[in-house]
Amino acid sequence: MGIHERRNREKQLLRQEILDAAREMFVRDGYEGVSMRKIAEKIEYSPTTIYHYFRDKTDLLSQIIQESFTKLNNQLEAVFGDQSQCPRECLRRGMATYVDFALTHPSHYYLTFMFRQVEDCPSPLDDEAYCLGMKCFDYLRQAVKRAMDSGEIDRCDLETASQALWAGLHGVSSLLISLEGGFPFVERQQLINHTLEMMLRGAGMQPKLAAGQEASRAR
Amino acid sequence: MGIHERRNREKQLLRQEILDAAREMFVRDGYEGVSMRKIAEKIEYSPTTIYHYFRDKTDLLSQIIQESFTKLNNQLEAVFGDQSQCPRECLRRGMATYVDFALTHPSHYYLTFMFRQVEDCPSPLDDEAYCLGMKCFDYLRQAVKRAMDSGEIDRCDLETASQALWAGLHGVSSLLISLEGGFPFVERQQLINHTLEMMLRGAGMQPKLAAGQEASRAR
DNA sequence: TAGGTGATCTAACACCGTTAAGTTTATGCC
DNA sequence: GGCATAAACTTAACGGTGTTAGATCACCTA
Repeated sequence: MGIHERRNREKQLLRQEILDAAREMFVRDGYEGVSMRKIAEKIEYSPTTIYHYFRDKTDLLSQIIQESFTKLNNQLEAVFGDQSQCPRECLRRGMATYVDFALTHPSHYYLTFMFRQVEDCPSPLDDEAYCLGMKCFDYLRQAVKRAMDSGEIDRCDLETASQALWAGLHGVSSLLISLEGGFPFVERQQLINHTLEMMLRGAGMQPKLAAGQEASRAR
Repeated sequence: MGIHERRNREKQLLRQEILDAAREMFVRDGYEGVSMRKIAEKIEYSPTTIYHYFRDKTDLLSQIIQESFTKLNNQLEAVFGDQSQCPRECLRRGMATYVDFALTHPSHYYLTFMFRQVEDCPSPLDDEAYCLGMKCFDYLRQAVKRAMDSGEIDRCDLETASQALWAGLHGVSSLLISLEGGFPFVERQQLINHTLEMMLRGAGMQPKLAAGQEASRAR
């Protein structure tokens, strides 16, 4: 009875082929710049076939977003998971990794984080993608918590502090992605480094100073 | 010879009517959600007529972006221009005004700052819009400069510092706009305040402390 | 080999941005 | 007033879009 299995395998293979084509095209031409017909042409099937594997175009996008989250997740896990560094350095590296991911995969980042969901609620994020996104954020939250616990960062509301840091990361990433070439930015890495350093200092972290040295600072 | 003038006036009126309809619809339904045919239906003209007043759909968008920049410009001018406050407070208020503008007109902000220009370079910003945008940024830059000059902020590269602050402002604004409802953010104003305060502190500004008190801090 | 089943395709629907060509409308001139 | 002219506006079309109902084809089961 291996026939069904082979059929399933083949079906899965075509599904993957569609996904691969769609990913490449979305990344190159943007969501609106890609049509179902063009995807179909690329994989040499009729457009209708795609609809037997994916609900609609947004479903296709949703799967790709999910892949992006998975990739980001893996990178963050590797960096935030390595706690051989002090909490500040760990946090800094994780933040840098986030921005680097965004700028290395600008189209993926755009589709995942900068694509507006208008109207009622046709969010392209299904439950699974949402969970993956939360997992990514949790890496950041845990790193902030460790830094707080070690006294390397001002103790305040963990959630607010983490979200504020994320906002900064997203800001520098998305600005560079959406306005690249349209605004005279300073050298990219300099802007990123400055932004990260500014935020870390603002959160209460002084680089290369003993923790106690600044203990008496205002809130 | 008042006939030509009346004609021009009437033509200008229709142009404005198109612009008003387009603005309202873009803001409500997003750029891709609005068609030239729907705009035409709303103003009770044929779709072709619009093309006698605007080059194409992106031209329509470009005009609306320009309007947004003008509005933002006016608000920033009012706040950054009022130098009765200390430079730190002035900067803080200006930054808060930026975020407030973004969240009060989220669709305008989206169209202006978060709309990706894919492919070669079909940027919807013409020269005029670009100048207005630069003028907005210059308000921030000047405020940062005053804070540096007064010693209320660490002296470092002005351009980098200003762009890093902008990145943060854009980050918290765009995150709240694009993921509103899709992520469990803490209370909005708290997140904004925390982000601004974090950045200002990170830039070297200590609230309610004399300037000299922190002069020996590491860069 | 006949029948059934699932995968795939054809053709269509109702949209889209845009434009060439035609029509209407208002003007200026005799 | 009558008419040429120019501007304003519309019709109709082109080639594209996402999506779907129904026909067709290939293969497996009996």
